[in-house]
Amino acid sequence: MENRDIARMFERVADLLEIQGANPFRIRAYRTASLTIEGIATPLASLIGQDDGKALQKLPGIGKDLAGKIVTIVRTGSLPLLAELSRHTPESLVTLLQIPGLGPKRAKLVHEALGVETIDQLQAAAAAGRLGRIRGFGKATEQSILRAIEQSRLKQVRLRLTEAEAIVRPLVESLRRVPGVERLEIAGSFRRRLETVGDIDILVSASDPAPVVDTFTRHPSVVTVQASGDTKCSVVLRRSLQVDLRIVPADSFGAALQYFTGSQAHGVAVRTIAVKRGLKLNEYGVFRGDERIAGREEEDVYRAVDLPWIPPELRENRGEVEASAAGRLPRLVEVADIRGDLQMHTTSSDGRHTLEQMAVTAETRGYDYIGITDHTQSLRIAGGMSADGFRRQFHAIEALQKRLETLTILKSAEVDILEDGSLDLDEATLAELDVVVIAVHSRFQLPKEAQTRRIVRAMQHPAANILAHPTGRRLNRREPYPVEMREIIAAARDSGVLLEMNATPERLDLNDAHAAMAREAGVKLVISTDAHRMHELDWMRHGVDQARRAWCEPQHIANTRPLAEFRKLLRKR
DNA sequence: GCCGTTTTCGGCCCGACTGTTTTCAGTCG
Repeated sequence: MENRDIARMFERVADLLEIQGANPFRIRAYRTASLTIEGIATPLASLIGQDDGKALQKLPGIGKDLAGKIVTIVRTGSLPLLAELSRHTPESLVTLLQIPGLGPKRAKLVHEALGVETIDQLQAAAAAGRLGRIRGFGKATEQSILRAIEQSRLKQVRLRLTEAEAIVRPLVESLRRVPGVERLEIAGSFRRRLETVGDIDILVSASDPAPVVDTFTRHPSVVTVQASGDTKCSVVLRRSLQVDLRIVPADSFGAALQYFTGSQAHGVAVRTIAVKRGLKLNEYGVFRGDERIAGREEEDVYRAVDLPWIPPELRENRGEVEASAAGRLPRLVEVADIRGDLQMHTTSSDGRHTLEQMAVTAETRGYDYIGITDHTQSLRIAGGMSADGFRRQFHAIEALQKRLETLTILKSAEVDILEDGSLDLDEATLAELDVVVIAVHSRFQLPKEAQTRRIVRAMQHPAANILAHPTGRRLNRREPYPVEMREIIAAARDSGVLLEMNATPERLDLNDAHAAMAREAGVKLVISTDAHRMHELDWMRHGVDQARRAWCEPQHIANTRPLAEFRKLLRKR
């Protein structure tokens, strides 16, 4: 039973309670607890000792009752309350809540009035005109629910950050050019640099809102307009990406930015502090009575509640508010701290650009060192090289090195981890490499124990230096292979192998939670782009984003070190 | 259901838009 499973059960309880019209604060308690649990890297099961979950009560939003329920879930795998609730409300009703515009009250209403339990039944009822006859519903509501159902059937999963960025860019550029637009920021999970985003929140301050709304709702990239008011509009772009626009006065821009950047849990935590200080915090500012005491800049808003400004990447209510209050926020790693890139490919295997092209691009970026990590022979589909191929590459590197001014090229390879955990390169060639990167590229479906054993064994090879993309996931394409991350991290700590944070936008592997676990265990991380083209060296910032979400400082990231120090972080062999 | 340098009871973050209604409930973020 993983934390995510427990969090989902609480979320389900909250949904069912909401449909049943329970006390809203009780519902919120379950939702808050669910968010808390989701954000904790340590498995809750490991926090339960002999004390029946007393340790759990130290977590924010977890009291005696919920601690007890967590213990029950961990011990039995189920929650009696859930079964009890679903006796009164079919669990399938919860799926209706996924339809935008249909909340718990209406879900309950359509169930009671028409016996509707599923989205299919809801669609049929709406199409037949039965929905509009329910008291409180009307033709317009019926039509909008019908549209929402059709939309939701098209809707994919959350888009990767870079996909959403590309889709929304033309719209954002048009908005910036509207006369009277003073400031514009994308807030929400985009600003917090989550790996995927559900929608985009654009915040604008403008002397005259009307032309901003006009440009927004009439932009050629807009597929449908969902809502359009004086200060708030909502549209849908391709791939069902919803974009919300808020227009606020310049005096409120900072407060609005704080408000709409979220996360919700972070916002609640900060507003609760404001309330305790006798202040009110909303998207228009910080107020003492009717007097606005802050609002123009985000820094002012935090200062008004006695907190140093908190970087957006930390705003998940995972302890950042407490850290800020105590003056102990981390100095997060930045792209400018990165001195080298330890994974990239060339035309020698599956890269699209030559060794020289990659090296020159890296030198232009100001890096001190790079590792060239072409694939080894078992990865035929990626043009993996034999030992002879690597020898030829070594000569090419030595020749090129003489012509470079500041960049050092490290001889490296992305050595395939074979099914039994051995490495796909002979010992002599391994010994000639400056850095040995190891990675799994096959047999993803091995059982968790076998997969973990395989990787740990490879890490124990004395030549291994860096474990690349440790879970093998590709966002929205391939689930991570089953692997016990705690054992991988323990093996890294024991062996001195560095763990990679792969910065490829569809990988981001390790993710933020795993990276935080590694950091807490004292394991050093490496952020690498895994570039296959020159411009993909720019992906470094996506890896840095995730490292920042994991509270990483430069000291936690090995490739922030100058080359000599970086070499010292590599294990002796 | 959680929480506590005003409290172990009585609070709990806040506002915009839509549709249906006639003063507001529902939903969303």
